[in-house]
Order: sequence, then C-alpha cells, then structure tokens
Amino acid sequence: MDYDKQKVASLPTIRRLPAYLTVLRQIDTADKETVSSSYIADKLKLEPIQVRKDIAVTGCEGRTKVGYLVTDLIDAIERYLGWDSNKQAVLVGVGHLGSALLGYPGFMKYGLQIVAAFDASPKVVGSIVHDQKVLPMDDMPETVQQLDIIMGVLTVPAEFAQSVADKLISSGISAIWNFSPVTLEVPEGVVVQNEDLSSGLAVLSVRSSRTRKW
Amino acid sequence: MDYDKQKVASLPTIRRLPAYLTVLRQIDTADKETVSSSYIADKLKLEPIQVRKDIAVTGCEGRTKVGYLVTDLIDAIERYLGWDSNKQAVLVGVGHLGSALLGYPGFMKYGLQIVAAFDASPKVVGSIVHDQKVLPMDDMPETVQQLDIIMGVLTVPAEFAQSVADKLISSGISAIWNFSPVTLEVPEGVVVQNEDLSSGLAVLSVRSSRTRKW
DNA sequence: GATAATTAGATAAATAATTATCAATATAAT
DNA sequence: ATTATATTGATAATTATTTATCTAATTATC
Repeated sequence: MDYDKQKVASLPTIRRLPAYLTVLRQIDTADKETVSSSYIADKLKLEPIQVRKDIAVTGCEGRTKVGYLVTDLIDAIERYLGWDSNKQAVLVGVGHLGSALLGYPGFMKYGLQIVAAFDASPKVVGSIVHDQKVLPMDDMPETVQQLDIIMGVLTVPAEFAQSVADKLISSGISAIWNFSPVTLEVPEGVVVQNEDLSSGLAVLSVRSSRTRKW
Repeated sequence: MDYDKQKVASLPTIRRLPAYLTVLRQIDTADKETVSSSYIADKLKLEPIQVRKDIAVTGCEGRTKVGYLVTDLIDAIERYLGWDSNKQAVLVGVGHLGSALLGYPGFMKYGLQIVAAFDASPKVVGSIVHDQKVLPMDDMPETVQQLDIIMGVLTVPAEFAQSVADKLISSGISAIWNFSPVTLEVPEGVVVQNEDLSSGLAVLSVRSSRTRKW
C-alpha cells in the first residue's frame, strides 16, 4: 500500500469507512485472504463502484480479478482515519449518556481511549463508572495538559455545553465530540463534531411516513 | 401555511431541520415574533440561502423584509417531520445505551414516546429504568400489536441485532432505529435508520488530523 | 412621499457526489 | 491453449446539493 496515494475524501466517504472496517474485521483471514468491492457492497447494501471509490482515498490498491488483501485494507482504512494508534480522550459529563459511552467497548476498535471522566456534580464525583473514577471538573485542565490530550467527549446538559467547551479548549483540547444539542462557538483551529440523535430520528420519521401512515 | 406546498426534501435537508427547531424553540416569541433566515443561519453557521431552501420544503412561507413567523415555522417543521403528534415506540436492549436513551428527556421534543422497554436478560427484566419497567422479550409481540406500535429502538449487542430485528418486524414494527453496528436485513416496507457513533468519530478524526497532528 | 435597506423566493450556476462505461488483467473453466 | 468471467481503476456522465443572482416586496428612514 502506498501512503502517497491517500486522497482527500468527501464527508460521505469518511462516514462510510468505519462500516467497511466492521465488515472486514468479520472476515476470517485464515479462510479468506482477499475481499472484493462487491462483497463489501453486498454486506452494506451499497454499490461496488462506490466502495471502490471510497477505498481509493485510503491509497490501498486492489488486484484485478482478485480484490483487496483484507489485512492491507484494514490497515489502510485505520491509518486513513488515524485509528492505527490509540488516541486519548477525556469525557466530561457522567450522566446517562456519558456513562453509556464510558462503558462502550467499541471505542477501542476506533482507536479511542477515554483516560479520564469528569463531572461537576459532587454526587457523581468519586464514584466509579465502568472502571473509570469520576474526577471533579477542577482537575480537568491539569489532566489534559499533563497527558497532552487533544480530544474531549462532551456529554453535559445543553445549558452547560458552551462553558464546559470553553474550559476544555482553554485547557488545550482541540477536538470536541459534542453530544449536546447545542451549536458550540469555538475559536479557529478547534474542530467540533456534533453527534445529534435528532437528525437521525428526523430521517427515520420522514422515510417511514413516506412508506406508510403512522 | 399551506400544506400543499410541502416538497420532497433531500436527506441533508431533513437532517438540518431538527437544528432549526432547536434554534426556534429558544426564541421567546413574546419578545420576537418573527425570525429571518439569516438569524437561523448565523446561529447554526449555515448560509441564509440554505436555510430558506430547507424551510421551503415544509411549505412555510415567509414575508419579505419580515421573515418567518416563529410559531408558524415551528409548526411547519414539526408537521413535516411527523413530530406534531406523539409517536409511540418500544425499546429493546436495556444495556448502557438503552438505559441512557430511556432517560433521555429530549425525545418528547421529537414527538417520540417510548412506551415499553424489553430485555432478554433475567437480570434486567423486572427492574425499573427511568420510570420504565423492563419487560421480558416474550411480552414484546403482544405489546406491539395491542398498542399498534410501528417503531422500535434497537439497542442490543451486535450479535443479537438481526434476530431481535426479525422479531420486531414479525410483531408489526416497520421502522427501526438501529443503534447496533450491524447492517440489518429487512423486508420491503421496513425502514431502518442506522445510528452509528463510529462514523461521527471518523469525521472528527480526519478533520482533526487535517488541522493538526495528534 | 421618496429613498434606502432588508429579506423571501424564483431561477440559474456551480460544486459535490454518485453512478456508469470501459479497458486491462488475473483467474477459472473448457 | 482458448475462452469466459470477475474484478480493479480510470474516465465520463449523471444526479444531487449548495451557492449565487436577481426581482419583488415590505419596512424604516429621511
């Protein structure tokens, strides 16, 4: 695989890459060393041509009539996504959703390791949630700085989202995975990814009502 | 507002509509009765022209130099999304994520009411999670049929996702909000919306590494 | 009352994303 | 050995989505 051949991917392409990883990881390479775009497409109900286009951005090259080497392709996608080395993150807001995320075993597959969890409420601070001790907010800046962490997972209620984001940023965080339904104001250089359940539900609602009446 | 003027919206448009609702609901209509596309755009870091285009699909019409009537616009978007009347849903899989969703107060704003929660594990069945009694899986078909529920929220581990989906569908469910990282096989007429955290993280990872090195 | 400023909405243009076509090539079958 | 088939990857075409331009209308200002 040739890393020079990595290209800039469109947003939809980036969104699909993790699904390819899921499919690829389910393949037993002892049994099946190579995989075709049509195999992946079939599993995910996509078109083979789209799968090939998406794969092309990672720089991974397949062979005519053979397909892609499974291990190569996994490596290429992980590398493209930056999931080849573990990235450390802190989580702020150990409510329902925050707890769920702390207990989510899938993150390791995404190269993400949550190394510390913080909360403002004295009721939660000090407790252990999924093997993670919940620390007071005041400890956050020091932790972020000392461990040189750049990513924060934000699972606080809407009304605190902006102020917590500000605090994360001033501590050195430059990537925020935002689960609160708030559009954050952030300075240049800070990347925010909004994870908003309502948009998914909106799509489901509309598609469902197009199919049949509620 | 003229419901005949509703149009078919593109997927990106549908995804943005809930964000408009969030902005609109924050407006105190005693203070401000109308809203312009540029106001909404500014709050969400979009372009006014895009906001107008999106609003157009709902059939809501604004007035030159004035903008849109806030209450009208809220009604139009809610109606477009089918969120004007409460839709009932069942949730299956009361693990970390399922519990978090049960406790999520935002659903009501999305016109969604989770009326029953089911789990296969005897450890969980019978317990109360966020005021919701967890019922055994065997009770699911009856509940779905009797209450004429068409939507299911699927928060079971990956390995059970397909079989639980099958069971939901055979009970009468025709819309599945799928939180497991599995591509479900469903018959014609059943709509599946995959809510996949990994794609959001992928976008964040790539955008972040474009900005600076990890 | 005239003029300037703001804003929606229609149409058009530009950009982005998907899908199709086809040549090249490796494998399998005859 | 020859033919058929499967598959990638390049290029082209199509479709979807966003952005721009312009007109008309309404309000505010002078």
